[in-house]
Parts: sequence; C-alpha cells; structure tokens
Amino acid sequence: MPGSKVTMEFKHQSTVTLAEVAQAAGVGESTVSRVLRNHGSFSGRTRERVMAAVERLGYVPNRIAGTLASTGSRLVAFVIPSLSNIVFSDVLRGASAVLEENRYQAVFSVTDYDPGKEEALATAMLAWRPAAVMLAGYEHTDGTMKMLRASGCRVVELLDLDGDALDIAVGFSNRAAGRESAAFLLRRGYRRIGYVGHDLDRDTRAGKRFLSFCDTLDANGTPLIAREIVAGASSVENGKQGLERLLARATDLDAVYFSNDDMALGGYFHCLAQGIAIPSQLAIFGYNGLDIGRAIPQPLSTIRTPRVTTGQIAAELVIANAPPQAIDLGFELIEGATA
Amino acid sequence: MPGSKVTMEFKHQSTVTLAEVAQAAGVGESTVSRVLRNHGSFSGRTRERVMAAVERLGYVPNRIAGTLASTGSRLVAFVIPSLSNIVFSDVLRGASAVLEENRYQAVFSVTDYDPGKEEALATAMLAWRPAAVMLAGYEHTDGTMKMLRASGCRVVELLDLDGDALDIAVGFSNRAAGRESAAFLLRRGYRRIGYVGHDLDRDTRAGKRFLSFCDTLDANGTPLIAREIVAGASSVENGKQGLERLLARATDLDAVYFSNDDMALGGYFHCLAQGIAIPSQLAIFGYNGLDIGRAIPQPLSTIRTPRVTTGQIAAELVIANAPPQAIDLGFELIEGATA
DNA sequence: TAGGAAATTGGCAGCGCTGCCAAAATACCT
DNA sequence: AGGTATTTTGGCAGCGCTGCCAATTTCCTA
Repeated sequence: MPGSKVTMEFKHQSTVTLAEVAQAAGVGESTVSRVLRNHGSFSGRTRERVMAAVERLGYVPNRIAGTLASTGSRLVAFVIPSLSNIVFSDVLRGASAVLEENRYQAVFSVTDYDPGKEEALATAMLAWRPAAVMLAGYEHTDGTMKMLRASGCRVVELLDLDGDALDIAVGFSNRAAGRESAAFLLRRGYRRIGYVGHDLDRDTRAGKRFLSFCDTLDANGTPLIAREIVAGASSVENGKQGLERLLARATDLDAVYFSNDDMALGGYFHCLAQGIAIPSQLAIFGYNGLDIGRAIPQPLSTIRTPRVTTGQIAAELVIANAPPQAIDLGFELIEGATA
Repeated sequence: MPGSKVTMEFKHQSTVTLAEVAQAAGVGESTVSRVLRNHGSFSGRTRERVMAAVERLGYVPNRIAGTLASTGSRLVAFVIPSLSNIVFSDVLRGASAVLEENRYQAVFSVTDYDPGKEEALATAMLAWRPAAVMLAGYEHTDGTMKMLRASGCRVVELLDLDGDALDIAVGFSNRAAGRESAAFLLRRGYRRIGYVGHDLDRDTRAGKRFLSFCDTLDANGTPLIAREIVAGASSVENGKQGLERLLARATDLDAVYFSNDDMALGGYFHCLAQGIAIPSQLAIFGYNGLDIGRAIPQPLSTIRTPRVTTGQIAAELVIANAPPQAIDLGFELIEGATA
C-alpha cells in the first residue's frame, strides 16, 4: 500500500515494560517511573513525551514489580467470617470506598467463622505483604496472634471492643449492646423474656451480647425464661423456626431478644403468619439495624450499628498509619414498634 | 546464666527471606523453594531440615516476589458494581470458596454501577497482573474492552448472557427471565400489569429484563399499564415507596412486576400495611429468589437465580484455564403465593 | 563392582520496578 | 561572564523469588 503508514502493532499479553516505554520516549527508566508516579521532579516536555509513549504502547505498570522494589505495599487484606452476613459486606463496602480513593487495593478471604481457617488464611494473606490485615473481633488462635504480631504489618480488629486490641481496634462494645437491649426491654415493662439465637461458639460477638443481656436480666431479678439456639448460620428462616420452637416450649413469654435482625425478622414473620399481636402479645428486639427492619409494617426495635463507618475509619487509620488505638463508634438504640 | 540456651530471637518486620532459610537449613535456595512449593524432587531428610528452619525462623514466603519471578499470578480480580446488592456478594462468595481451595487470591473493587469508574478500576486491577478479571455483564466502555482484550489475561463476564462475550461468560439470560416472568403473570390471568424498578441506565441487566417483560406483554396485546422508576439503588424502602406512588397513579392494576426481590418485598410490605390483599387484589412478582422471600407469610413469587453457582463455575473455569465459552446456568421460576 | 540412569541439589540470571547517587542541564546571582 | 544553587536526568544495584542448567549424589543393573 503506497503511502500507508506503518500500522500500530498492538502488543498482546501486555508485556510492555517500563524499559520499553523509556526507550520509546527517549528518556531513562527512572524518569518514566517518576512521571508515572508524579513523584520527584521532571520537566513538562518530558512528561508529555512519556505520557505519549505510555498511551501509544498501551503500557500498564506492573504493581507486582513496583511493590517488590519499593518497601511498603498498597494492599489491605481482609479476613472475614462470612460474606453472607451483611455486617461484613457493609464493612468491606465502607473500607473499599476509602481504599480506592487512596489507590489502595482490597484483598479478602472468608473463614466461615472457623478460627483454624482464619489462621491459615491470615498466613496466606501475610504472604502478600499487605500494609494491614483486618480481622473480625478479638477471638483468634494463639498462632494467628503470634504470626500477626511478628509480621510487622498493621492489624485492625473490627466490630468489637470487649477485649485487648493487638494494634488498632474499631467498632463498638457488644457487651454494652446486650446490656442496653435488656435495659430497654425492662424499661418497657417486659419481664418474661426469651432468646432466639444462632450458633454462639462461632459468632463470639453475638455470644458476648447474649451474656451481658442475661446478666442485666439477672441483676434485675428477672432472669431469662427460655432460649432456643438454632443450628447453622443466622437467617430469616432460622429465626422463624427458632421462635416457633421457643414458643412451643415457653408459652407465656412477653418478649424475645434475637441474636440479630435477620433472626428477628424471621420471628416477626412467624408472628404475622400466626396472628400473634406485636408487641402487645409478644415483643421482638433485634440487633444491627438493617434497612429492611424499617420497611416492614411495624418498624423493628433494634440496635443500629455503624458498620460502614467501621470500615471507613479502619481504612483511614491504616492509610494515615495512625498509632495503636481503640476507637468506639458506639451504636444507636432504635425504638421501633415491635418492643 | 550458666547453661542457658540462646533464646530465640523473634524476627520482627518479617524480613526473613528464602536465602536465610536456605542458610539456616544448610541447603541451597532453590531447594527451599522446591520443598515449600512441593514441586520438583528432594529427599525426605532435606524436607525435614527445611521445614524445621522455616518453623524456627517463622518464615512466610513473599508471594509478591514469587509472582514476579514466575510467569502467572494466582490473583483473580473482581470488578463489581456494588457490595450492597446481595447478587454480587453471592457471586463473590461462590467464587472465593473455590479460589481459596486452589490457593488463588481474590481481590476486588466496587464501581457503583459507573462505567467510567469500571474502566479506571479495571486498569488498576490489571496492574496486579491477575490471572483473570471478573466483571458484571456485557456493558463496558470501549476503553475497558480494548484494555481487557490487550491485557492477555482471562476475562469472565458474569450474570448475563444477552450479548457477545469477550472471553468467558457465566450466567443466565436476563431477557429470558423478563419474558418468563411476563408469561407467568399472563398465564395466571393478570392483564393490568404495572412495573416498579430502580435506575435502569445503571443496572443494565434489570433493564434487559424489563424490556423483554414489556415485549412479552405487548405481544399478548396487553401492554404495561404504568411504571414507576425510583431514583437511587434498589432497596426495600424504595420498593415500598415506588409501589405507593405507582398505585396513586394507576388505581386498577392487578399485578406489579418489580426489578428485583428487594423492591418486591417493599411492595409486599406496603400492601400489608395498607391492607391490600395479595394476590387477590394485587399480585406481586420479583426477581432473584432471596431466602427472605420464602420466609414472609406468603412466599414471594419470583425467579431464583444461581448466583453462588455462577461464582463457583466462573472460578473453576479460570483455574482450569478453559477455552472461551458462554455457560448458561438458567434460572428457576418460583410459584410463590404472591402471584 | 563398574557403568549408566535417575534422583537431588546448588548457582545464578533474571522478573519489572524503585531508590540512591552522581552527572548533566538549567537557573539565578554578582 | 563566571560561579553557585537548583532542577532534571540516567545508570544501576537490588527487592525475594523462580526457572534453567549443570554438577553431584544415589540407585540399579549386569
């Protein structure tokens, strides 16, 4: 083709390296690196030449190499118990927004509430040399703690404040939440109280809430009447079945505390279906403050936790390389219409 | 202290390197590498010496360095529209389980349904040289597509099959879902049908469902009577308000199709609160098949989508380095009690 | 017990980038 | 114009690991 220009060879497999860009732009490698990171000094003309070459070659910097060469990584590792539980996706959401703005990258793995798996996954995450590891709560195996301490990377424990923080902790007190829930029910005049919860060994934060809930009832001289622990994870269906079984055993309850809103919603639906009047016949109290709890005909009485904020603050502290500290974000008791 | 053994110096900042382990074990670096990856051959005695040294020094391999040195990474990048929408956390859940089993690592970022942000984040992800990039659906900017194609890494498009796949696609047809939803309502005898949905420009899959839903109604000679598009994301609250506004304008509807189950639940609660009988006075139909839809007094009529499976299959295909293909996982129409 | 096959092992050159340092270019003084 | 302060630049040594290859050891077989 006479007069045709050389067609652009589009490089596949993205093997374009910084060195090639440097050569194409007619500058040194470090200059390209400086321009791309906008770090150090370089002239406007140089900048343009480099950017043109980058554009032309379709260069995408290799962060793996960059991270290895520089000291710290911009990875933040999340080791969370579950992705089904909205609590953790909310935390992830809050954190990832902040991280993305600061060009950090979130990586995660899911433990299924298994401490052994947590240890294995935390080790695996450490292999990526993250800037920080974010975990749920304080309950970890000795191995996990030792490893994290030795790793030298920041550790953030989320959603719990009842215990000793390894480094940074962001969240609220589950004990206080349990206590206030009980106090609220007592204040409202309920005395014959029951509990429906999911597996407490695994979800230690729910366990803490339950314990101080009971303690508060005991201190009042009106201990918990009955409880029903369902096998498996918390869910609306389990809450429904749990309440059904609880009521079959304890017929004269006037209020039920649920391990969280999912479970409480199940209880609510059970009452709706059975024609049990809420709250006159039976009061219902949850935990988490899910949006859906406000959309049902009678807004759910519950405690709203700052989950998204927890993630945000945690991310901000890590980015700012803040000193070790525990931050209490508190929670809000919502006086709905179910208790 | 006479007779005391040298106390173990616990190395902080985890600067233990493979070379140090090699020296401590009295073997070569490559031998340590082979043992740790269980790749290549080495004697049992060597293995023990290496493992002892690893244990003693608290060595954690550096995956950054490993990835740079070897060809392919074991990272899989997810670029998803939202973490609030259970659809995506379900996909992540399914995928991450499979990835973890195979020692792959999931990284993610959230686009908020913004195609421009998707392009920026996809670029950022490519910088980690992932084994694969997983995206929602087929609608991407030209820049995103060009970049992905040029990257040489595997691309998986999820949750949609109505369009041309870049590489691998796993999901189901949203058009078919819209069509079958309409056909179902018609079969049940509904003729005066309305729609309540969230922002369709952003959630293109919901848009596709809506379009074929309408087409099917049109083909039957009973076009959609009215629709209400709420601003903002899909949520229970928005579904509730959306239905309220729709009914204020169109008083004689006999069925309403919602953009998804969250919205439909809001509609359901609106009816409960207003004393509108379901389905005799008004039928409700959703999309997604959330668990909670089965726990309400009248199980929600909806379409159940294989979200977790979508993530699983996608991860498996990537790990197996399967050839380009589109996999239709289908969906299941659930005849609940609301339509 | 020699000879060759097979199993182990170590050395070392990168992977692509950043950080340091010295060299070169430019700017600003008197 | 001469000299110093400042800004721009390029070269190159690693970051910690893997892959290749050749050297060494061990194991068999005849």
